[in-house]
Amino acid sequence: MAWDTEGTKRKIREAAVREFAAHGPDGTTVERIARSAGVNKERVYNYFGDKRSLFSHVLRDELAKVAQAVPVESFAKEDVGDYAGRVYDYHRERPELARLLRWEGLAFDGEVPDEELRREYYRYKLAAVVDGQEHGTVTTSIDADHLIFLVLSLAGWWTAVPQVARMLTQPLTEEEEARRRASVVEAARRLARTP
Amino acid sequence: MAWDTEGTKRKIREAAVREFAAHGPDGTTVERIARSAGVNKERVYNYFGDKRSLFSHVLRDELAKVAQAVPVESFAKEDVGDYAGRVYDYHRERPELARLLRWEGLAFDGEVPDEELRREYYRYKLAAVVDGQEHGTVTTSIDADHLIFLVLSLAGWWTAVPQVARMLTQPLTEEEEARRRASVVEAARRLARTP
DNA sequence: TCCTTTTCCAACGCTATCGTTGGAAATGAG
DNA sequence: CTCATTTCCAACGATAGCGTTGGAAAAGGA
Repeated sequence: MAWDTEGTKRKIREAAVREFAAHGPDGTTVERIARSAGVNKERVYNYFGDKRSLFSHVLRDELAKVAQAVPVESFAKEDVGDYAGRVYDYHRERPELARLLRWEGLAFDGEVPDEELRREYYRYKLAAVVDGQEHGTVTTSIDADHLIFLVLSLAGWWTAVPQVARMLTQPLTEEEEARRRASVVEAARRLARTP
Repeated sequence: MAWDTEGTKRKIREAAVREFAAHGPDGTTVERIARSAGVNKERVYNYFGDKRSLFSHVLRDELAKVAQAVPVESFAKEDVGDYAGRVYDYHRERPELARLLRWEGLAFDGEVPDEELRREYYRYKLAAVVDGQEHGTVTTSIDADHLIFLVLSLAGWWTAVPQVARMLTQPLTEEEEARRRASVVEAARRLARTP
């Protein structure tokens, strides 16, 4: 079973995503990541350097995944509500990315790695909104950068403050999930609507 | 200068809010809270018990403050956009509460203290939306609980993922702050609008 | 079989933090 | 002045995590 370098690295990355998403950079221990990956702690340091580097590494991976899984071309063609629904679904299935981003926002604000790469991702989304505005399918009464940002907030807030969602809405059944998704879709449409 | 028990407690609470908001429950040390408050570490344990209790304590205080500072009665009388603007302003001036809530959401989800007290706060907001809906000033195509939740997301997301906001929008000048506020107000109006 | 690479494992030194303790100094009420 | 209370301070033992190290076991290619 040895001799599988890539497999070992992958197991470490997967475990690191789980642990970091669950406990954050401070709350996570390298020991637990290693155990959860079924490898030795020493392997982690050997392949990924220190804890902070590993965090950056897995976050970069997750950003690449979401960019591929929830693509967007132009809101002249796709409905903004549908897009918001897809984003919501993604976060529901893979809540890790959103949690990693929020840990980063709380713990590391102001020192973000891979900044240029990440701006690239956002440029695509921005371009999709601008295209919609130019074709008259998206309102111009909210600036494009803010509009896409706010649409993302509709889909992301639920997991950002789950305790608030729990106290304010229904218990989290399948029905409630469906209601939430419907609200997000409707809300996004309302944000983008043209008169 | 001694003999001022309440003053000492207050200084500890204020320092704790700063430290917890900045570094989270894990990243904060009791030693730093004490130093920042200008008192001895031993005082913290004596007055507030362990670290977790202190965290709950200051969060409860901050919740009470916001409930008083950003009151809401009925969206039959007040415009939802204006309310969202007030919430945005509050978070801009006092970002601590939002950060504490998000630390809590990430680190302590599922074990929230003072749950009943906090539900009470949300019941007021919910009632304000329902009242608006009954008076026809607020749409009924989004359920009241979700509507208020999403309005709060519009105001709160900026500080939840500040690094994303920075990469997606303009540098954070006074002008950009004003633009953001305007977008939040407009977006909230759009969410609540009746046909 | 021999040799190189990967992996495991136990233990290391180091630092940080927790929560506690015992006693001394300062303070203000009576 | 006396005395109870508040505060400071230094140090405590215990634990936990970081990042490293040296060497042994396992695996597979030549």
